Amino acid sequence: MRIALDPGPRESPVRVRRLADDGTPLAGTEVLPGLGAVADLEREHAPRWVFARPRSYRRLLAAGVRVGRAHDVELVEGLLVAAAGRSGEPHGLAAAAARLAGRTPEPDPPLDADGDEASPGLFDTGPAHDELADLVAVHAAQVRALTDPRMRLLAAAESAGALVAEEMTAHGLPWSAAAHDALLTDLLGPRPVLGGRPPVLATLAAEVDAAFGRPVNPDSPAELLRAFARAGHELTTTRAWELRHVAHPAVAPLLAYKELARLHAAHGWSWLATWVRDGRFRPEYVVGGVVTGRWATRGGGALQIPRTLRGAVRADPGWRLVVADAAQLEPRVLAALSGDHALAPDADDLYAALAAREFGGDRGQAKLALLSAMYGASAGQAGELVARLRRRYPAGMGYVDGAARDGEAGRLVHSHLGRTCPPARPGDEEPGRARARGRFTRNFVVQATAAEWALVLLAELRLLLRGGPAELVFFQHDEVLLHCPAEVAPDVVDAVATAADTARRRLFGDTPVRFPLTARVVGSYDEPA
DNA sequence: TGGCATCGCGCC
DNA sequence: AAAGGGCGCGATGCCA
Repeated sequence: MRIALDPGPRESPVRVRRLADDGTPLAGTEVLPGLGAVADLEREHAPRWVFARPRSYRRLLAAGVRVGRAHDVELVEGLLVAAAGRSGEPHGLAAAAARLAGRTPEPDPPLDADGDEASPGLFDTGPAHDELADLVAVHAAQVRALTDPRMRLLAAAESAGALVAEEMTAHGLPWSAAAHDALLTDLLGPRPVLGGRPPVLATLAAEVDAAFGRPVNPDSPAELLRAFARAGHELTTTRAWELRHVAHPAVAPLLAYKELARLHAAHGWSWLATWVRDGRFRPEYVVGGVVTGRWATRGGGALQIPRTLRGAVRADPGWRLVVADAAQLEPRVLAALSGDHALAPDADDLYAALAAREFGGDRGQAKLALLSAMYGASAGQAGELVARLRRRYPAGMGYVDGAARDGEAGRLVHSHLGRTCPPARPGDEEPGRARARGRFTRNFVVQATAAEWALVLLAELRLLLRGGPAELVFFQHDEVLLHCPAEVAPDVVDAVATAADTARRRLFGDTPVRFPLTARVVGSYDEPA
């Protein structure tokens, strides 16, 4: 059974409608006496809940109500719109309902800071819109459209992702403000009382000034270029990798400044004050926020936490973190996708195994070669390495080369489960733009399939851990963090391995390609195994 | 003052 | 001239 649920605005009654699996209503609208009734329905029927959008689950979670399965109409509409070659067009519930009724969809309403639709009904003079009716109708149309089993799996995984994301935000990532502050103080000096530069940054900036013999704002690329030009160094950018090769006394303090200034600006004390409350960092995840199906986040830069700050991620007393990450996920995905199984030898370190075979044991070369093949590098050393791979692994390389050709020709490409890339835009046939689109579609097929492997893994893991004390607390493309009482950590490690294998099987059936997930049980994120 | 593009760099 | 994919975010610099 399925149950469509409209949580409505805060404090309003929750309305539901029971549906058959094909979306046909089984009964009329029910107004539930409270959220406890949702929990009763979950216990009694374990339905697939039909939500309008990821945000719908938040009110249930706030009341302590968890559900097992969902169908997220907005996320599924995004998949279907993209599959129709209309990626990026409106795919909210209102837009989907309009499309279904043969009307032109309006742009999706902007969301306010809480993720609610901003000013709902502000311009609506008629009676309150019946969102539940739209939900039921659009869901039924989506079920009819989801004829392909892979797309059905993708729709379920994407929807499960929305549940995971809300639960992660509700739990939060355990974060020690004291450890974070200590790290900052260690690297930057004491926190400046009135804002401004911390002592270490002020010192480095002064050294840069002294080296140039005049004040230069180290945060201004334009000023730096002028200052270096005056000193006889004509640079085109002030990127760290370029500065490193410049022989000038300002370079050393400037590089040190850049690194620490970034830490201060992006993840310094003001970040700490804004994003960490009660020992938890609560980023807002945006499921499907990236065209490839990767998640994005809104605020807090959760997917860019610098490695230097990982020591601030600490389990509660008596609890542990289980850190699980997939080793070399994308090349393995390419091997499974293309059927070129020689690309993924049965080894924990794929790069090392390939290096031994093809690159005289040079692991760095093997890694660069594979990444370059998936990103579309063609120049210099990377190009030569890719050429070597192309001769030895024609099927695997042919797969990404084919995706690149499709993209260059303006065609659509798809992930393994059927996520579709955005269409070419006017002007993409111009040679430079066409090659850029080729690099994008080349990477899309791999990155998007890797993202759905990770999504299925998350969904499986969530179901395996359901009802237990372990919580999923962080997810970053190919890495998952769980927070659990120390005594259940071994069970969580087992669940992670099981979920990874299930994800492999559900995507690729009996492929011999392995997707090893290394899990370590630690007190803090920066601890080695 | 606020919007916007660009740069640069953090993560994968 | 050649050019490696996807993001979020903050600072700068320009504009209205």
